[in-house]
Amino acid sequence: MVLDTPIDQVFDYCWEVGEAASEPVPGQFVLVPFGPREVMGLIVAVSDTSDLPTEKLKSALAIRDQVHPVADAWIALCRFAAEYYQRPLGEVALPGVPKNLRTAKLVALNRALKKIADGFSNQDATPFGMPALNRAQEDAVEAIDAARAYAPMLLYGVTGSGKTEVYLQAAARLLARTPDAQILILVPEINLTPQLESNVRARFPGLHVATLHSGLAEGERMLSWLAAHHGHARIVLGTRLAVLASLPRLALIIIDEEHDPSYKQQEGLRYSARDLAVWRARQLDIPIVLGSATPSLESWLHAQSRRYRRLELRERAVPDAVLPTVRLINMERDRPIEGLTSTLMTALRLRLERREQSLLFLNRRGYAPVLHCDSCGWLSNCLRCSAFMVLHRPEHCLRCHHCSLELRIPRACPTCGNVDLQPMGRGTQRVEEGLQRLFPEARILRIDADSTRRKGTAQAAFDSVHRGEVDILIGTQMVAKGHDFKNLTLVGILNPDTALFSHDYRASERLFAQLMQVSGRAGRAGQKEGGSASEVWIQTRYPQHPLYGALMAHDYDRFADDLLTERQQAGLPPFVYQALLRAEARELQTALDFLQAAAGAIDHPGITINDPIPMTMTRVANVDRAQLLLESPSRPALQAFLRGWMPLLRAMRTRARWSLEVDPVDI
DNA sequence: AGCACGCCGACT
DNA sequence: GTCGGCGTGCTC
Repeated sequence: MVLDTPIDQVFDYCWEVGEAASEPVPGQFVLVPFGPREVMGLIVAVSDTSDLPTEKLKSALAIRDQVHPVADAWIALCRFAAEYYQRPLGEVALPGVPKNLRTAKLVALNRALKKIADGFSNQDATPFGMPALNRAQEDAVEAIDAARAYAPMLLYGVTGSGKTEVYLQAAARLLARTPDAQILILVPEINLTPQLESNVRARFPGLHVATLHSGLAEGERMLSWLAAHHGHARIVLGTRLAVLASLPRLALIIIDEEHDPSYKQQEGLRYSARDLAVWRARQLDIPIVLGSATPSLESWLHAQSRRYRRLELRERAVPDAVLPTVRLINMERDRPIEGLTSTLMTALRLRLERREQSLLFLNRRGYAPVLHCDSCGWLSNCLRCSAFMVLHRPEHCLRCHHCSLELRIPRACPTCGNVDLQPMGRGTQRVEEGLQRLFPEARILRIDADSTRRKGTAQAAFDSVHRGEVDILIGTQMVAKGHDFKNLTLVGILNPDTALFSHDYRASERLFAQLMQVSGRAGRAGQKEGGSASEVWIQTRYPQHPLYGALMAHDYDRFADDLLTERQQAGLPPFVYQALLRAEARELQTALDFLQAAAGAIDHPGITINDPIPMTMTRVANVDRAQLLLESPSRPALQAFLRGWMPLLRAMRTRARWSLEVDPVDI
């Protein structure tokens, strides 16, 4: 069987024949002794013999035979992910399985199983309320409904074009046709998109809809997992981890906001839920819908090459809704005060007079990104990282956003004693303070990771905006997703320029998606009687930049085409395939030496291995990090190379800690 | 990864 | 004299 351990091995255990009613079967979960502890394993094969001497074999403790064995197809999915991302099978298959399966008393497990079976024995897939669709939506639903085999479809439509309604009606059609089918709907972050969950539940009141995400309590997680695995949950709505749920009757996969970076797991098994979902759809020969207003360039390329069918929603679905007007403010001409240009201030004032809401978007939390001494040039460097400590004025501290180190704000410069330390730049806290000074009568609310640290405060904050208790909302990317604010007619984007010149070639693609998404918060309810159309104002020093031009024209098509051309010319993904070997150690040289040795460990025809380099943010929490980038125009060639390379790396003696990422996104 | 065992510094 | 630092070694 396989176990959740970094050792890439199958472990043999014995089972006393006739000890219990059931015999072990592949796909079953089993409690076994492993070293000094007891862990849950997954049986992948049953055999009469073992390569190990009998005396070395331990006995399995208990087979969880109340739980159905997982399907071969599910193990095959895990095996594919394990091989593709170069991790042991057990590390892929087991972490998603609820821990309670291991620890729960049989009584509790049986109770949970009974609850699932009883509560949802008579399901009714009749949808409740089916809004009329516009022509484009109708065509999209038809196309999804007509697909009876593997059919990847890119549902391309701006915010508010009614993608959700297409998902719901396509789901309704499938469920009407195949009553026991299961549908997997993936969303980027479930807490930020509560509206989709409530829409799904409201549409299918007679169906068991299960949610699956990392925020679930153990008990809830077990219920959802079992409901999915035993086929009771007909719609499973979840974040990236749900792509690995056991779904024996899976018949349709929907990925909402398929471009969203949170589909990429950034630690442990660094998988792309989107890529695995597509693989899974092909494995099961079922349709998959990838929805986005700003598709990833990977999906865009597939749509261009006709590997994915493109379904397009051009219009906003709310009949009188128009796309917000996007305009630029040249900060070189209109100098900002408190971070706000006069143009934006006028627009804010107008909204206050009309009792409409405004949203200011600034993707930088804290008061100021760095504290500075004018007389000697001292900067608030973190003691443990190669980063600045961010000034957090309300919390009276300097805080490192990378290692969480927190210091009192120094009274005077630590090097020269100057008492006049200056905050440089501005974060959401400083903008909030400025707004209060400029608009003392306005009700201002800040929403960022700091203001919503306690559980439930984020929801409470959003609720108060919905109730109209807020005039001006200032927030980080937290406010960009999911929430439709009915009375919001102004979006101001404060400092997007930094991403334009980032060394990360994906930065502009992400910025466009983010700005498009935050722009979509405005005017979703339609142009109001006598009111102005919704506006988006972008404060920039580079008004000529093509990204802003595309954004103003609402023309992602051309922007994406241009980016793809650039990527092709520069030999970047999606035209080449990459893998990244990272290493970290107390001494940078240790990490670099390991990477250098790794690069020379084996012949690599057809694979480009770049020089080891320190990571952009070299030091985090007193550990130095470096990386080695591998590239190949051929995915199979890269895979074959990695297969041969990994055992050599594992055999290398080094003090560096290392990990491999296939298809890395942050380079 | 855990979790052991194992050999060297500052404390009741 | 002990509690505990994390080095290295194993897990069917």
